[in-house]
Amino acid sequence: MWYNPFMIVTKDENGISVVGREFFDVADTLGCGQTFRFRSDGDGYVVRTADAACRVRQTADGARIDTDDPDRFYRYFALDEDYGEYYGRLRAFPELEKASEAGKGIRLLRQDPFEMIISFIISANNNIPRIKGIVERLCERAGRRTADGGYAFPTREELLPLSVTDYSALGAGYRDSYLYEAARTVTDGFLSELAALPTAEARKKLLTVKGVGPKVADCILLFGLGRGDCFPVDTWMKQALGTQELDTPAKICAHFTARYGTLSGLAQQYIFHYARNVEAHTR
DNA sequence: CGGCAGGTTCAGC
DNA sequence: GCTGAACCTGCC
Repeated sequence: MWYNPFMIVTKDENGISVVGREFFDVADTLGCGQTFRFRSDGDGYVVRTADAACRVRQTADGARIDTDDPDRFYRYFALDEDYGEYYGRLRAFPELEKASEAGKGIRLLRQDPFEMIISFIISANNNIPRIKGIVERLCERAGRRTADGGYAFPTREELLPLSVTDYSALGAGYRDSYLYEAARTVTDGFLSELAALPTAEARKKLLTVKGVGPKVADCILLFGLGRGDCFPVDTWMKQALGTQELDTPAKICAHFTARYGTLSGLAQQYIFHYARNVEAHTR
C-alpha cells in the first residue's frame, strides 16, 4: 500500500483500488490526447498499452482498475507519483490558476516509446476519431492477439513485413511512407540510445525520424519517455498562448519550458484541457 | 459540402 | 535558419 495526503493506492491480484479522486480523473486523463487506445465500456473504459489491457472506472471515492497485470497499470497510471504536489506547484503560477483547478485530475501516462512514435506520427495533421481508427486497424492487422480477445500494439518486428501500401490501406494517408520508414529506423538500439540521452539531445535524435517534427517529438518524449520538461505546441497551444512576441511554436515552447521546468508537460496538459474542454464551451 | 484536424516535409529565400 | 504551400482522409 502506498499513501500520500491525497490518495491511497491498494494493489491486489485482480487490480488496483484508488481512494481519492481529486488527482485521478479517469475521463480527463484518458481524454486529453495522450493515448488513442481506449474506448467506453459501460460505466468505465477499456484501456490498452503495448500488449496489456485493463478496465478502469471512476468510483464514488476514487477509481478502480481491473487487470491481470496490476504492476503494469500501476506504472502506466503513475500511481507512485504525487500529482497533488505537482498540482500545488503549478497552481502557484497565476496564469495557471484556472487551468490547473479544472485539470487537476489529469495524470501523465507512462507509455511505450515505440508505440508513442508510431501513434504520434499518425496523429500529425489528423483528427482524433480518425487517429483512433488507424491505430486500431494497425493493431488488428499486425498485432498479436491478447488473452482478453483484443489486440496488442505491434512490435517493430511485426511491422517490418508491412509495405507502404499496407499502411495506406489502413487509412494512414500520406503518413504511410513515414510509418514504413519509422519501422526501419526505430530499432531497439535507437530506443536505448534515446532513453540514455538528455532531453534536448533525445529530441534532436527523434527529429531525424521522417514524420517526426517538433510537436510529435515532444509528445513522444513526454508520454513515452517520461520527460516532463517538454511542452508540445499544437494548434490549441498556439491559439491559447500565442502573443505578438510568442509568435512561433518554437518561441512558445522555449518560453514555457523555461518557466515550468520539469512540470512543463503537466502544465501543457492543464492548458490543453482547459482550452479544449472549458474555455471552448464558455465562449 | 468545404473546412478542419493535437503538423511535417520540401522548396525557395 | 526561416517562411509558406501542399498534403491523405473522413469527421464536423
